[in-house]
Amino acid sequence: MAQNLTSTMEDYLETIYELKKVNGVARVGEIADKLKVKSSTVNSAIKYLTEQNLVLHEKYGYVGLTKEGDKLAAGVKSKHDILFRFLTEFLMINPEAAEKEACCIEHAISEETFIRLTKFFSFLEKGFTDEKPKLLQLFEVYLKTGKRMKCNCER
Amino acid sequence: MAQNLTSTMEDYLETIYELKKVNGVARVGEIADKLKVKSSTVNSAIKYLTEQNLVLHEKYGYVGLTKEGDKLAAGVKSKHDILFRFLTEFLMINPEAAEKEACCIEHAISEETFIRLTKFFSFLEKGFTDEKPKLLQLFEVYLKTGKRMKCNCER
DNA sequence: GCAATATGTTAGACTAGTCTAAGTTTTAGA
DNA sequence: TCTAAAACTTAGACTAGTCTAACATATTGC
Repeated sequence: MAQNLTSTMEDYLETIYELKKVNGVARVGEIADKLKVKSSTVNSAIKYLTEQNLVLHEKYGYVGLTKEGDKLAAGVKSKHDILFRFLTEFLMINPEAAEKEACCIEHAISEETFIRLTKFFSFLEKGFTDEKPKLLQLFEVYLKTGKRMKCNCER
Repeated sequence: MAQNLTSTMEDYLETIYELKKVNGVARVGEIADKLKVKSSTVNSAIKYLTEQNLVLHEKYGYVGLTKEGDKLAAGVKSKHDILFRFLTEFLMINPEAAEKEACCIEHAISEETFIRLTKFFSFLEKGFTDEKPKLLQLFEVYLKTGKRMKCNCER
């Protein structure tokens, strides 16, 4: 049952997932507000996702996720989060811009890239002794001044 | 005249740009083959892009880019290239997968992120003394063995 | 407890991007 | 040189995702 969702549908799942995490429940109007679309649009998405057994919805009631839907949503969210970290911590993009950009890129990266990016962070974090990895400190200087500080790496 | 193109339209511009670079000219059928759509689909895209003054096209003839179209296409191509490098050189994703993925992500990254990524590469390349940056060598070991080699960085 | 308001649903229209099928123009080889 | 094949174009249909407008249900405060 390998779902092949459009990025639009992934966005709906992710939004429901987030609202449930933050508010405990998700409702049509909230989903619409978050995604900046009309409720009627949310309705047709919910209709489709319900048919795909990813979403649960009783008329005029709360919107939920099936086990499968929750799993998919969590996957998209993980991609979002690692991309946000990469953009802010690594490339030092400002958080508001990074947030928007992560929303777009999250649908475009593969499982493989997600895993590598995650591994890169764990590599960086624990492979360096400083609070903030030295590499990032040096890159920050380079971004600001254009000057590359010497870096000697030894095993 | 800040163009606000869909990623689909960016793909058409980029494809024309590439075909011109490789073959000297671009034709409807070649664009269709590259993008895996039918010629009739290419036709309607060309119609739109011509109206936007981004593409030049004489019936039954070659397809070209205006100055503006060329500039936009080159921008998309640059994003593609830096993403491909990041995916292959940095995350060590295999070239075929990286190529496909770069095609998707290229439409989602901002100018700012493109610039930062470019700067990160120039920082990496010249800030380290080895043929291949030591950082990448260490990350490669980490990916294969899960072991982090010691790295002492000094200014 | 019911009227006013907020929330949700349905129907139907529109756009972008795709296709198929039919028609037109160009090219190339006998 | 003219005809068959290849390349291109046009017309029209379809889908996903959006909207507006009208209708239905829930909630809330008097």
